[in-house]
Amino acid sequence: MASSPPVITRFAPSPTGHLHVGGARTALFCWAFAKRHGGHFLLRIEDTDAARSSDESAKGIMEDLAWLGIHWDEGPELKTKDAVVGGDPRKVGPFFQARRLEIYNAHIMRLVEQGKAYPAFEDEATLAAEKKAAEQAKRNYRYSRASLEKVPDIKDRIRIIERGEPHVIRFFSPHEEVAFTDEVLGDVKIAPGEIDDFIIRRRDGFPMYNFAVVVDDHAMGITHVMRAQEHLSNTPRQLALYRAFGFAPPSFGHMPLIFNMDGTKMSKRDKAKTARKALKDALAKEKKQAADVAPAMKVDAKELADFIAAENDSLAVAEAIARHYKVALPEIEVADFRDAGYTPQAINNFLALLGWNPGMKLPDGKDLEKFDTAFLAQHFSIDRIGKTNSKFDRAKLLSFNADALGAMSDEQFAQQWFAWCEDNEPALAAKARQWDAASPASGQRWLWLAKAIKPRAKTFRDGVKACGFVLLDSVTIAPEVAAKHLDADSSQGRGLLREYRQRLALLPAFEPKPIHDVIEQLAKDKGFANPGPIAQAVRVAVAGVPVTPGIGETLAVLGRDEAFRRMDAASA
RNA sequence: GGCCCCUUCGUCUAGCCUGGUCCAGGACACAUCCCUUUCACGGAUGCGACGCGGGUUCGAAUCCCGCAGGGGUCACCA
Repeated sequence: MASSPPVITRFAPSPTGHLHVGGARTALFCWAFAKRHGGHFLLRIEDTDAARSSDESAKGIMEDLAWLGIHWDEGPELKTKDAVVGGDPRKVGPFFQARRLEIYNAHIMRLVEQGKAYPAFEDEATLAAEKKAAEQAKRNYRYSRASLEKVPDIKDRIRIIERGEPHVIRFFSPHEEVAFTDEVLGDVKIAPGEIDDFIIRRRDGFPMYNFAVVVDDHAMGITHVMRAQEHLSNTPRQLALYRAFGFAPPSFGHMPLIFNMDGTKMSKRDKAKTARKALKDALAKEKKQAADVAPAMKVDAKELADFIAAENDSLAVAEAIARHYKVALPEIEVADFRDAGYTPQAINNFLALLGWNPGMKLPDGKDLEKFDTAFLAQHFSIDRIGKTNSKFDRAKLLSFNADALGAMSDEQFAQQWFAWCEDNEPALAAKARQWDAASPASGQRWLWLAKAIKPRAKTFRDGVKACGFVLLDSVTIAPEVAAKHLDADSSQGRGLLREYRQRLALLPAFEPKPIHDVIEQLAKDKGFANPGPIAQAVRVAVAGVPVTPGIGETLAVLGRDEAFRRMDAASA
């Protein structure tokens, strides 16, 4: 181990949006591999497409990674609550590609001087026409090298570049066979001539992906490149570049892709699709036009009409529709899952299992599939990455999340749930504050509530749904519900409710256990087999619905005054 | 279409390299039952897969070949 070179892995997202779950998995594996080998995990921002990149996205991605606990040893710095992530201990930065232009240009000139790259002058329209012609003739398109022949002399080429005549730089592909052993897929071979003279620097002076990656991976000493399989076909091009530079290439590993359950690509557009369908259905049902509902949604009518016509996939519009019609948009990005009340632990665990498996058994013979990032840092291995694409099964993630919540202590859950509520359910957080201004997340009543909710919640948001009775200003009881649980003629319903309330009034401490004991005792005194009839009447009285956590917790959380107020109102 | 990659329950997968212990194991989902004051939690049971066809072998999910199917990629995006 000591003799082998240090492992440096990297995650190199392009900052064009939030961190996608697929990206998160890539980052997690790169991180785990580096940790497993005592190396460094580096973060590089690939923002060479100025039109699509944004600093906000870069920041968002960094925050998402940090939230997941995937901390980079090298890369842009990000201040989190408890630490600063990133840094440049080996002085290989900057880590934003847009700030590395001089480096790329120097490398470009090096290739040009050696005749391994050359300027080309065709405009995009010309190229597009050539491509179209090739397609129609059922030929594979290859760049003609017309510009290469036009300026055969290297010195002339350099002169042209230095003069700043409009041009792109193309790589002079040697048309050799490229073969490599992919750490995941095994041997991959590409025939000579498959790689044509691809563009390595654009007209605007920015490098193209394949070129910048090679220059940076080499400059930053990356030893292992792990990325999604969609990059597999880029690898031969990059290898050709390594060869042209005389750089030793890193080893490559390409991971299988993640799809939706229906086999489609997981993309942000899924949100627009879902929203569009919901809107169309609603409009059809209400017999309305887009223009009728646009004002209520605070959306421009024209934009909304376009959205319906699928002429745009505006996220803002999709979110407005979701708010208006209370439909849930599918979670695609890490931030979506965070907001929906998932924990980083569950996400990491689930994502790791999508394509990787520790291959270990529990003592009872079952597969080991619950683990944390510390486990990954210790046991992750590239050779246990699968080769097959997988589908993102939300139901299983949900189950993992439920387990992650369940594995927390009541106090932990109370604390984290409160923190989540502060960002996502202010009304409930406010309630906790009202109960205990000094320590809302660990106040007695919040703790009671949290304990009651924990087994009933698969996500933090679920938990909020399960305690609707807490936020109620006044209880409304649907007639059918009242008929079933309160008006029951069999000397039950309201009569039992009143009796129970009377006994409760005698209680010195209004807490879950004694409240529970009283209902048990009353049931016994009544000769009931179980407290069901009483409990249901109480539930309906205080919550309006026959479903709540245990009666003891429910009433205790409400507090004596509020509980009695509601019971009295219902039994009148 | 060219090139490249992949193929075990509905889904994630173990097993495959080092053929027999696999009439294929686990998890999620689903179903039934138990527990139970409702809803959950929990427990038990069940349902359910080696893509197809050849070959090698005493024996193949495991090795070889072919086919079929799926995916990725073919940008002055990354």
